[in-house]
This record gives sequence, structure tokens and C-alpha cells, in this order.
Amino acid sequence: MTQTDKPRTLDRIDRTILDTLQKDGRISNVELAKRVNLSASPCIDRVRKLEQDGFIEGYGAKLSASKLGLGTAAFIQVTLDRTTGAVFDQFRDAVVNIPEVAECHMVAGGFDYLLKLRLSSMEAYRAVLGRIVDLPGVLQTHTYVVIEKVKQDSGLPV
Amino acid sequence: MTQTDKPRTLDRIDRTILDTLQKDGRISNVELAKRVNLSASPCIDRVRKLEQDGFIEGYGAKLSASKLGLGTAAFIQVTLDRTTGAVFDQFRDAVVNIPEVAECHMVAGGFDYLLKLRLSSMEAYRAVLGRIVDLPGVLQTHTYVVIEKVKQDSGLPV
DNA sequence: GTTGATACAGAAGTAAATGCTGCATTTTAG
DNA sequence: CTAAAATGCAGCATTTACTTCTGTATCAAC
Repeated sequence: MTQTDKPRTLDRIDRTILDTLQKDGRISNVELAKRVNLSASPCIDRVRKLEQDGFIEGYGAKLSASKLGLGTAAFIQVTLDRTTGAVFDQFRDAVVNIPEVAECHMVAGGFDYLLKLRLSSMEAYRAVLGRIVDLPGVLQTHTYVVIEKVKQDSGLPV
Repeated sequence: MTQTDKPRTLDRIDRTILDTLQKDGRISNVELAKRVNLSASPCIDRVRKLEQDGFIEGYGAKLSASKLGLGTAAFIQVTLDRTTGAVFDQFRDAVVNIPEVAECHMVAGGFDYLLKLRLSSMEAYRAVLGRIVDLPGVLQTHTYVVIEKVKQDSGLPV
């Protein structure tokens, strides 16, 4: 009895609120109310409820990676030496503490982890790769440098 | 002369503002001013400047993928048949219109595109994969289903 | 030393957020 | 089918926040 999404039904207005806040998360409540054709009070009631029910996990600014000197991205496939079960935990604990690692996913099919890196340059990549291959249990890695970001949705994690 | 980050220097307060808004993008300006030890007016001046200079690209709500029935994620490597140059454009135009495709990156090394999918189920995956392999120029694909999200930073695109 | 530019705090007017009351529509029970 | 209860909404009043302006301090250039 810890999760399994409650039987909460989102009506059309709730969907519009989520959609609007996903695209424009810092508009005022009255502005949001106008866009969803509601007055201010029921609008904020719905937003509070969506937050409490977990549909909205938080709000954040979308920063420019290139402006902040993190214009290079790369994916690294990592295969672990699976002789001991502790290897996975050790790898995870280590990788979350590498700031350049923007994402880390455990995947099924061929290798074990897929990492997404945000970097300032290829020199930075070399340094980070050195740290990753030295992590305990890392058997081999394969890097794919991003040449062009074709599509990037925002708002939903995972 | 189209990009190459302007010689704008971010001081400590700017960094704190970006950091604060990245984690909590819907706090009021006075609350933000308190956290960065500034009064309201210079605080909003800085935020406006950071927006105009492109450091802040926007604001958005972080929605719960599992609550919205999109708890499954997968990566798909796509290799194209590179006989014609138009193939790349055709593929990109088509893939951005598939809503399940959350990200699409053109990569160097081994294959051509890496796609990140957000899905409701494995049935949905089957349907989307069918659409992708039928796109013009697609030679082969390889899918890696995400078993566990180990790390996910937010705020910075790419 | 003077000028100019930048960054800040404080105050005033405006706008928004919050909480309350009442009304309308829908649900549930009888 | 009717009556009671619940839900969802708009409107209003109070509190709070936002916005713009003005004045002052700091720093750099001349």
C-alpha cells in the first residue's frame, strides 16, 4: 500500500493546467486561470491538488547549457563485470556523485548502464571518461558524442 | 558571428539565482530575493537580464511520468541507410512528430540517432517501434529498455 | 577631483494571492 | 422521483507581492 497510482481522474481543465504549467511554469495564478477559463480561486485549488497528488513534482527554470559552458553532450554505454552483486550498488553510488553525469539509466539489452553527460569540451570528456572507466566493476564503455540535438521535450522526467 | 557566448560574466548572486530558480522555479520574486540576500527590485532586474541574455530559456512544471501513465522509458539506436543526403532530413522531420519520442540526438560513433522514448507500456512500445522502423531510410534499430532511473538532473537541456 | 555608470535599498501605487461566503449543479440515499 | 449532501465555481475583501520611481553609494575612467 505504498504506491499504485490512486484512482484520480484528470478532467479537461486539469490537463490544460498541467500542459500550461509545463510550458510556462512561472505565470501568475490569475494568468493561468484566464488561460484555462476559470476564476482565480478554483484554479489555484486545482493546482494545489495536483501538487499534493503528485502529478506536479516541482517547478524549475530551463537554463541554457551552451550559455553556461556546457554545450557538449555525450552518451556512454557502460558494461559491468557482474561477478558480484555489490558491483551494481558501488557503481551507482559512484556515478551519481559525478556532476557531469546528467542522467544514468540501468537498461536491459546488451550493456548495463546508459549515461548522459553534459560537458564543456572534449577535454572535459576525457577527464570524466577516465573517472568512469576507473570505477569499480567497469568492464568496458562505448561513447557516442552528440552532434546535434534534434528534439528535446521538457517537463516529464525519465 | 551567430553565437559564441557573449562575454557576460555571472557573479555569485547570478549563479545563486540560477541555482535557486532551477530547483524552485515558481517561488515569488520576494522569496527569491530573500534567498539571495537582495531586495526585490535588484533581484527581478537580474532575473530579467538573465532571461534576456538567454541564460534562462523558460520555466516549466516537472510532471510525474508515472502518475500520467508514462512510466516506461526506452532508448532506441537508429542506423540510417545513407545513400542520399535527404534521408537525414526526412527522418528528423518524421521523428519530431512522434509524441512518444521525448528526445532525439544525432550522434557520432557506430549508429546515427539515439532516441529516448516515454511510454505507457510495452504494447505502446511495439506500436511506436513499428512507426520508427517504417520511416524512410531506417536501416536497423536496437532498443534498450530502461529498468531503473539511477540519476536524473533537471534544468539543463541536452 | 570630477564625471559617468552601475547596483542597490526604500517607498508608493498597482496587481495578484488567499480565504471566505453564497449559489448552482451534480450525486447519493431514501 | 424527491430531498439532502457534496462538489465546484464566482465574487468579494484582506493580505501579500509586484512594479516603477527616486535617491544614494560604489567604482572606474579621465
